[in-house]
Amino acid sequence: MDTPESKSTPANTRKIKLINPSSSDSPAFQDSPVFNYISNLSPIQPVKAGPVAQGFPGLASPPLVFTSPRINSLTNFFNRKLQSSGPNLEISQDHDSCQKEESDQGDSVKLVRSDQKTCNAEKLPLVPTYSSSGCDDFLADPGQCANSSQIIQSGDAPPSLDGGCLMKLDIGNARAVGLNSSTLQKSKRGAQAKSRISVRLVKNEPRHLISSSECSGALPRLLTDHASEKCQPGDSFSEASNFERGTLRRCLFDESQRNYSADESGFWDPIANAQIQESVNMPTGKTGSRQMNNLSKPAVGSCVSSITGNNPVVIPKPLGIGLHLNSVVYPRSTDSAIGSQQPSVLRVEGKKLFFLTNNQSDGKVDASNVIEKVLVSSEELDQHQVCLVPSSDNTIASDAIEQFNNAIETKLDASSTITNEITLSSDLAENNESSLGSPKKKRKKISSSTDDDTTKRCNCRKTKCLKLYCDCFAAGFYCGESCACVGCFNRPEYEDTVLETRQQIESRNPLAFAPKVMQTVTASPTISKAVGNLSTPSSARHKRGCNCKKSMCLKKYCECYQANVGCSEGCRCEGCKNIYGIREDYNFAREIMLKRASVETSEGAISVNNNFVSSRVHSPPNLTPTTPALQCSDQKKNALESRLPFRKFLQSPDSSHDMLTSEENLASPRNSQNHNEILEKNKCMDVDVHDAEIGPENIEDRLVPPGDESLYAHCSSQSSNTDAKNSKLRNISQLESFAESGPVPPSSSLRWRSSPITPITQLTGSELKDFGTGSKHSDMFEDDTPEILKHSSTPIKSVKVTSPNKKRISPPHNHMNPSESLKSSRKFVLRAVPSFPPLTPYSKNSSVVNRE
DNA sequence: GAGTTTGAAACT
DNA sequence: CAGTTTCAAACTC
Repeated sequence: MDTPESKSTPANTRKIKLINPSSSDSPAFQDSPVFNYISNLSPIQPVKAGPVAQGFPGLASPPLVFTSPRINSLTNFFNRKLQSSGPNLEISQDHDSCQKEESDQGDSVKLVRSDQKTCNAEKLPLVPTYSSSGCDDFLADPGQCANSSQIIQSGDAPPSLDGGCLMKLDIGNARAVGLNSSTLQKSKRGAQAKSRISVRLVKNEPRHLISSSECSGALPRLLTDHASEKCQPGDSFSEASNFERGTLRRCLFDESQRNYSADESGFWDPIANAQIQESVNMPTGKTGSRQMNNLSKPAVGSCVSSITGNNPVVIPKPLGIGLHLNSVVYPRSTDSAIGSQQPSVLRVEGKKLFFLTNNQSDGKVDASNVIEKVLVSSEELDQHQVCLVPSSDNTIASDAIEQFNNAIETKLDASSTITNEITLSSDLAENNESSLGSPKKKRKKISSSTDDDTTKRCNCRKTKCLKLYCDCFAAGFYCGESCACVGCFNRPEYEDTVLETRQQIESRNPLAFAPKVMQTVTASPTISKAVGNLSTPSSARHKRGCNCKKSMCLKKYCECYQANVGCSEGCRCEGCKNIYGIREDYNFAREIMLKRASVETSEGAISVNNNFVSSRVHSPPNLTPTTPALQCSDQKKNALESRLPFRKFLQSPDSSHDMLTSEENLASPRNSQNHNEILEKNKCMDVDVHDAEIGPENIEDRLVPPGDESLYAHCSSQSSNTDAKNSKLRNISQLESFAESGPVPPSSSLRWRSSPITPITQLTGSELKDFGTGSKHSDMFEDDTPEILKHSSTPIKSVKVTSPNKKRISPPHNHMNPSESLKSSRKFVLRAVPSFPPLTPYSKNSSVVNRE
């Protein structure tokens, strides 16, 4: 799609150029022989025609006549302009350079468009190929792309700036084409990493496309807007380009990226970002760590800004994409405000914390950011600093990181306190314990005295750390010194092997490296922090579900439990007692609840609830004020007793919410419709059930649903409230709305939007129906993997529904297809899923993308 | 620290 | 797709 447009655009611009001159003057006048004569005599007149020429009357005339589409001539022309340029021309050099290409083609307006196109082109190119399509958009000739980069470099802008532009261009090209790795390269590794990055970007791009597609018509606008915004004189071109390039991210990550992209000087350092991304995306943790070390100031600065910003301490709420169980990611909060300011993502792997400017987390963890685990020890924080702070390069970064860590620590401390009060989720408690010396961590500590290692510690003996058995490998990290593995190949030296193996695994299961747990929780950063420990993603669900038989999902054998998430329908566990949410048959639970309700609940109460429900149901999903915050889930611990089958039901909806992007919810009316339908269908039942079920003791658990801060507050208030009933009713109503509506987009959903990374499950009408019919389905939505699957013609949900118990997820082959992504905004979200680490990280993966 | 248990991952 | 084996973490002692 983009390619055609991009190509067409240039042509259009050309036409315009030709036309404009004539247009400027009345045809009659132009036609007049006198005019021609005059024009021949004085070059000035031609200038009139072209807006560009206007700036340079002297130069204008010839160009107008002979304007060649080619950029080079134009470029030169512009260069001259720049030199002679008046105040108007004094746009940031970067900007100029950026515009040059555009301007060459024609009007300033067109320039904006061209930017957009470039953005698109870049994105499109993502698709893989080195195709010059991206260049085409900007440049008449593919070769010119290189020129453009060069031109930019030649620009007066400081090296950083130039680099930024170049980097952008190069990166864009590299990403799209895989070209100019040298540019990006600082070292071979850097080059490889970059190439990988480019690949990843390509993978991600589909997301953008999708997202854009969501906007459908809006997409161009988005791009345009962004371009226009970034291309503003004040902005560096690089930003614009980056922004565009990152549009996907943008869509996904929102504006946050801007900040990220821009370095202190205001220029975006693509390399830094790339590195960051790499670190995030890189399946190989070590490389990532290394890259992290290499993070350039810009990236750091961005991080810092995000950190130190108005919401300095605020930890980005986990957007959603799950990481490996062992790794924790804190994506930036979805909140627009937060998100905008904190596009960066905190990623915690093992004990290390990574602060990523790029939303995309490593290939393993899609940037989208899923919190699989929350590591919360001061030690870890310290370690994080170590990891984050790359060494010497960035004092700023280090400072920022330190601040960030401190903030986190503070929050963590607070959270820990809260936790104690509330009863920390087992996870957090465990984590803390582990850090403190829980047996489990003791072991790890033993293995690795220092937490410094970003990577998890493994103890593999036979797998050479090249299988998913290896946590390090599964998490996309290289094994570290702390690892006690034998014959380990999961090391930078064997990067090729690692990549190949990874690819193989991905070929079998594209989601193999995807976060195992999708977090739907959107707890506000502050809340999440405070509650952080507590906030286990109640809404989160394990993508595959567990298969526990003996542990009753009460031990870490259970991945769900380990991830602090409740068991969902996808789980095949037996005797599930998962404190975070029991897996039960929705219908079964429902029946029970109904029975109970009939007996216990008074009609009046029910009617009240119904009112609630109806109101909620009818209210647009977006409007649903309170989605239970994940944090509330933490309270679950307190209410462990209460855990009811119910929870599952309730939670699933939450998760579904989380999965859904607010945009989708908002954007797609069908969601609301479906939601309404579902609600209507289920309303009575659900309401009754909820009412009946909601026992004072259970309320808290039910409240768990991932929600916004407000929700969280709400939950807390509720918990605190002696008037359990009222709170219960509210909660219930909310829950009902969630459960019934399923996809009801809580505020959290909005947050999710902000972070494109978070995979959003698209709910089709059928899906919604299913969801409404069965709570189990709701769980389905929650799953991380589903998103990708959703992309596929047959949504994962369906698969799960049909065979939820499947251990192995058959990856949707289609998820990568960009065209599909465009179909619906939700698809956009889904696309984000594909971005999961496993898919993108490796260049080879690009082929996978192409396959689709 | 060694041994056992457990369930995911891998294999057939 | 289901069943089995392999594996390494989690757990117990």
